[in-house]
Amino acid sequence: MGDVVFTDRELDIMGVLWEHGPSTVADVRERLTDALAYTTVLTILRTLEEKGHVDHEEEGRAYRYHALVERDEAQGSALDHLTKKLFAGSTELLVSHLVADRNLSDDELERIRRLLDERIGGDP
Amino acid sequence: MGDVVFTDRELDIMGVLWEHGPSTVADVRERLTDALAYTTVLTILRTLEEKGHVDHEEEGRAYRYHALVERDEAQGSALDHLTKKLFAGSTELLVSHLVADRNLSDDELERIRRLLDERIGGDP
DNA sequence: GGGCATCTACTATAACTCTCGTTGACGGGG
DNA sequence: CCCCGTCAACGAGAGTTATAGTAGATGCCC
Repeated sequence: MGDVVFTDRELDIMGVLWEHGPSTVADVRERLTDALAYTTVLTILRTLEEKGHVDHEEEGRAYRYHALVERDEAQGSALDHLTKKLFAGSTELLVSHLVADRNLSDDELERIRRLLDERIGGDP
Repeated sequence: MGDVVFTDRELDIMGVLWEHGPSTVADVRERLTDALAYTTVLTILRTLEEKGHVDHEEEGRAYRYHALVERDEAQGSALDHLTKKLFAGSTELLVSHLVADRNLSDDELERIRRLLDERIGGDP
């Protein structure tokens, strides 16, 4: 549990798969904000596949890749890692940093507080 | 602003400097949980120095290294990066994930809510 | 003062990341 | 039927990370 690790580039590509669903190499390439060569995208997808994070099916001559790891899992894993490495394992410290040092809008703060309220009231 | 990037190993070592203050190589090495060779620790410290994240003064025959980057800055930078790469730039989504998917104790949730209350009441 | 311990500097190497070119297959258009 | 565009496979090279050995300086103990 908890070590689904992606490099930055891999995250760019996983991002496309998460957002747009199963995609061919060309699909992914078009969606990326950075202009990468076709073969670069393909290579990264193959690496991801080797690591077991995506899979593919053939579709005509092309491959259609899909994520095997949910975005949610990646988020949790990354937060875990960050919390351990930089916040002494304390989620509270992390959130504290967020609300203190970041200029969140009042709206955002309000919405976050509402989330908390629901959670606290929710399941005792 | 916002790209103070550390590798995992570098973070281990910065962690020691942040927690215990200026330290010699041997100091750092002793504090690390993973057993690394003396020269390994030294090499990483030199890398960090090259990147401008630490500095040193001579102390007798040894060097005493100290952080040039505050933990706070590293935290902010890492959170920035994570938010952009995995949470569509939304701090709210990040916090939402934290309070939803993580089993925080009621106490923790309460304390976090109190933080929010202070913040919201604080500077309109 | 000779040797041991400790310290930094230098070098090395394996693994991984990132990027892309080349190659060979293959199918569709003219 | 032949060429062109598209596709995956393979290879490769530059850069980074992680780890550590060796070498050479230096100070301390006896």
